[in-house]
Amino acid sequence: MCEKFNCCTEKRLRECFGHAGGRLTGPRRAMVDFFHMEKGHFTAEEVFEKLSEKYPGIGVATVYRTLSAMADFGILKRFDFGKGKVKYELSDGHEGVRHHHHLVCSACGKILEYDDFMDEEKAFFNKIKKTLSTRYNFLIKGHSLHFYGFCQKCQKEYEKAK
Amino acid sequence: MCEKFNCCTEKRLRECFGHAGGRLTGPRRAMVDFFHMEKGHFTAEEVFEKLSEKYPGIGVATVYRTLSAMADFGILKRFDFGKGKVKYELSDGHEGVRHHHHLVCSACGKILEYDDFMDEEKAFFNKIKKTLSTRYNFLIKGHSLHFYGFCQKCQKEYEKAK
DNA sequence: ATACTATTGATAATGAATATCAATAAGAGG
DNA sequence: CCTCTTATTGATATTCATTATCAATAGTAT
Repeated sequence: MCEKFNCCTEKRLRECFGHAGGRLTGPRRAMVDFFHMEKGHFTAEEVFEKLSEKYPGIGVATVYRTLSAMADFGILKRFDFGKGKVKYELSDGHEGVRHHHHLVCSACGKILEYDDFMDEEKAFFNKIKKTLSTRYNFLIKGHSLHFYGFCQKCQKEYEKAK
Repeated sequence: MCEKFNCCTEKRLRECFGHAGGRLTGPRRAMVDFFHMEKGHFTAEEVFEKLSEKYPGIGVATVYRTLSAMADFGILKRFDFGKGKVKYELSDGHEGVRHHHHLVCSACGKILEYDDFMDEEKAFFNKIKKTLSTRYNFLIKGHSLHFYGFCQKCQKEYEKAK
């Protein structure tokens, strides 16, 4: 249960789901657990399939709904790499999750994480954010950065195709 | 016609569409023209609607196909801001198009462009790219950066909702 | 334990994007 | 300029991720 990780206390979860009488149900606890156990990024479909083993009978609709709620509240981060399916992952600040960015393979869809330059990136983005906020009158809540190209496996095929 | 802009010569277009007997057709010319006249980012649906006025009878399928081809070849840039619809815009290097990034409003979907820090950003990204390429054995072809949050109009409603 | 009602899960519906295919038109060769 | 080959078009059907519907179920306040 999430209480084991002191990043998501029951209190925090009730806050997430509980605006105006929300309930901390079995499926919701299972979803939270899932993302704390399995590290990485998953599509709704993947969550549904993997979770079905541990929590048989859960419905797709519930998975989609809960993912949305968790992402809206900030427990999950939503990614869209342009492959038609949205991916979710535990957001920064959770136990064992460091701020990171992604390398996305345009051929096979594989996603690598990196956090090599996070200090520099943070400094860089913070500076930019501050200026853009005032200059464009835009309240910045976050950013999304990823590099796309070809992973090791797909590079040869790309060279051939070209 | 695109010949007017010396960024997209007929030769270049034939190269784009013409791998192995490709043809430079009316609809394709119309699509290229469209993106050179109308600056900005458009969904396939928007291109279809706006283009239908100037080029009646064009089909949705053709629009989708041509957008894909142009993006694959590099004339267009593909964006996915996670609103379920893909957007396209003329890529850098075309007449009047400077490298830029985007501010995306999570509420109304409005997109602002900025190119305030491009020199710094370029330097920063080039440095990162170089290191990541070798360290992760990843052939980097490009990057995507955008900031999301709330535009001026939507900020008040956001404050209320919170 | 009881009652109230938010949530669930099965299923239908939506909507963007893709596949199908007969009709059309680009462009090579005569 | 005309003919022929075939890539492309556009109408339409189809796919597939995500959302809406709604009766049944299960939190939780009393």
